[in-house]
Amino acid sequence: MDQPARKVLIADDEPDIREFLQYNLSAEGYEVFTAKDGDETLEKAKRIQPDLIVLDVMMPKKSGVEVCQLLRSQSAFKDTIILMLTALNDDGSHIKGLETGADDYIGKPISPKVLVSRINALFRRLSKPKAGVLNMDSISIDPEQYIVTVEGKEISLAKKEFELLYLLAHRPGRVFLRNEILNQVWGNDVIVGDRTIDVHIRKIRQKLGVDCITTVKGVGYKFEV
Amino acid sequence: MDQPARKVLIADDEPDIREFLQYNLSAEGYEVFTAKDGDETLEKAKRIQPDLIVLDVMMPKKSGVEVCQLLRSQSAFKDTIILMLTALNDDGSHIKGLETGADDYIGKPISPKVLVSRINALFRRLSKPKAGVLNMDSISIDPEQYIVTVEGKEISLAKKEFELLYLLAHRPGRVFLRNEILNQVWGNDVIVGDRTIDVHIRKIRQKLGVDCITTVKGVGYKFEV
DNA sequence: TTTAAATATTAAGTTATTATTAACTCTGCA
DNA sequence: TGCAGAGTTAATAATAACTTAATATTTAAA
Repeated sequence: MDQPARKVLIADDEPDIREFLQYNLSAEGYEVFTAKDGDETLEKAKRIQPDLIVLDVMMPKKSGVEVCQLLRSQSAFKDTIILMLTALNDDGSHIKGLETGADDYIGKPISPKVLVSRINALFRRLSKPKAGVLNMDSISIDPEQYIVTVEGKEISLAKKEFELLYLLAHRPGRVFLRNEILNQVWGNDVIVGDRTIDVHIRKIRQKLGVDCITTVKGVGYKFEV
Repeated sequence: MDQPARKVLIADDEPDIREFLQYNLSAEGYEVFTAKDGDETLEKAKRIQPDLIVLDVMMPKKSGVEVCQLLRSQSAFKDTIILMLTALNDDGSHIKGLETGADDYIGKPISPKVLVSRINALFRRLSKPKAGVLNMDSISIDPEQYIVTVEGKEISLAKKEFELLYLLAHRPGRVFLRNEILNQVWGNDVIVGDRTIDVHIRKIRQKLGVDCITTVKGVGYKFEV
């Protein structure tokens, strides 16, 4: 289940802090980049498209608040997570930071463990699930390799079976109408009998051995963990 | 288009703090509810289905951490925003709180302005407007998933039952004539006996366990919360 | 209060939809 | 060529959803 590592850009003018944060975040498995002033931050943010930016408020060239505002005004950074970091721990700047569009605001000094834990929490809630490997309790689905793993056991599905399962599983809980399934898996123009879907569903259920596909009679099917 | 106010549940055992937070959050336009211990929090959370819970860690009955864990283990609270509030401002509990599934963690004392501003930030990023989902007090109806949730419990309705409920519920208070219901749910041309509607209404009432459909004799039915 | 109409309730009957199974076609490959 | 697996179809079984009908209860008007 190897996702590409999440990219974090650290923007701070103090080399010590950059190094310190870089060390701790790398150890957590993030891919870390650094910038030492506002302009460099903007430039690198554009190039790297980080998932999260740790932004010091007090920086040369452009302040963290300015950088934050500029980033938020561009649609490409609409979903980039921004964590403000600052020695200015008074309420005024705290509020201003958050209102500029930052997602979190932490005063220095802060323990690396707390920082990492806050970053993890931010990712847990904010990051969009990337297309790719789906990971549910006990089931994972890898579209690259056409491999499904149930409780550690690898199970091989045929192409159509896999596509059908992936369609359902990429939005757990959502009911897919038979028509939707036909369009997505078979294509708009292909005409197949109605029972074809059922047969595939059955094979999937049989092979997985776990009951994760629910029939919604008269409507369609949905995937549930 | 007026969204219903966002619901915030404040859980703290100190009356002063409850009142203080209630005042400040109400002033911001939130609809505020309070609970004074862990059990009450769970009970009210189920009933009210708040968008955000401010959770004190140190509470009688059940601690904030316990409550957070219990809530997160239920799918109905998967998207509820949880903000932990505590006097325990050491790093250990900070980390533990976040790892339990809280979305933010703030140490007391904290200025009301900062709290409000953090809550606004959380809403800005975390609240996802779901298309089509109807959310009433304690009842939510999700046409995408064909799922009805009553006080946290998922209830499965059959197709016609769901469509009928959705029809009534999407305009709470409005009376639907039997004819309208037949046309909308069954279609203009279908002919079914008059009692068919009654039977479906009954099943819905039975399954939901809550009396939210009112009979208007000689006219039709309406949905009320 | 009585009465008639409307709705609620229940269980049984009917239909529609899905599950299952097996046979058949097609394709690629040894 | 013939095998093996994928994909489809078709026939039958099973099941859940829906409808009906019979009876009971409620409601509002007389």
